[in-house]
Amino acid sequence: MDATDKKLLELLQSDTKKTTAALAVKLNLSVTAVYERIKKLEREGIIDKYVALLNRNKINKGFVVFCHLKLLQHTKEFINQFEKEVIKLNEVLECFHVSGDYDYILKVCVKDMEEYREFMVTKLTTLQHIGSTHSTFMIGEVKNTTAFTV
Amino acid sequence: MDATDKKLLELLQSDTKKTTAALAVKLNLSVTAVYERIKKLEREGIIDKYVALLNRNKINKGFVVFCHLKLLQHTKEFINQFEKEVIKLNEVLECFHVSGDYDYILKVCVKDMEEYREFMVTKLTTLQHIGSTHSTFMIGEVKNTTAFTV
DNA sequence: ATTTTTATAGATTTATTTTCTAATTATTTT
DNA sequence: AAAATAATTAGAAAATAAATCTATAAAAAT
Repeated sequence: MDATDKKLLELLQSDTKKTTAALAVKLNLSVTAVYERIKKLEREGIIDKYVALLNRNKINKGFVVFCHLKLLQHTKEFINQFEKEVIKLNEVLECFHVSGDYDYILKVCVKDMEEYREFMVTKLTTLQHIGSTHSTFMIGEVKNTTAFTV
Repeated sequence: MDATDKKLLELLQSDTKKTTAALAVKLNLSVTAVYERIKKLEREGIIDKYVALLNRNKINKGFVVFCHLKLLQHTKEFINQFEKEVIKLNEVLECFHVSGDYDYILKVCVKDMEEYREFMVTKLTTLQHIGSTHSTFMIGEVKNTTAFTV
């Protein structure tokens, strides 16, 4: 992974619709060289996937909540059961097992508070083994990128 | 936005390298119909961008921290200054202004604890107007997707 | 009912990706 | 250091896909 690969990854992380020819110009390489580098990064698993990112606000998912929660117990069974269930919830885009006062941080995206309430009551709190929850509401987005500086 | 559009968005959110012809088969439509639907979703801003997602662990960014922090004051000047600065930090992939005990939640991605310490000491805590911080460490990834269920 | 707009299909053109061959550069082995 | 091997690069050709065009069908507005 040299400087050219890093630059290439930067470009691909910001826009995958650029043609290989356009990338080649920016990287001062031939089309084939760029093509082979991309294929290598894909083979190595450094590039995981190519996806479309949607505008949250245009699809009624502009209400973002960080939901912190504790399990009742930390047995392997409780953890496995909870994690298996939480994955299925469409409103939960991210769920991380974390250190600290709470066991998990969830990023929940819904339309509004009304829908969040509905989610809490009919989905989240019906999961087994949940102790307490604490909701932190997003009031503004300062930075939100999927692009690492490699 | 009908059921076909929703299905189309699902497909594009999971993989943008599928050809229009392949999408057309899955959606029972002609290539042109799919093509025009995609262009419309782009025009409307529902599709924001097309990006490559990298594997954190393969690029030394596997150490993820949720950093909660408070400002000393909540004047417009302090907020603007802080937000302007935090955006520039490469280790910070996300920064949300939030309700609750803390003002901001940052998602920080680095190589290891050593590098996180370095980030805290030389970057984060040198920002103006920062009161207190609280770090929550990711110990496991249960779910992490960019794809909304439309 | 008629016009207008919108969505779709198939065919054609244009552009891009992928493959192939050869040459160059870098790395390893002797 | 020289030779051998492997990896990277370039340009051309082939294969594939995207974009455009024309025509038709469906839906919405007048």
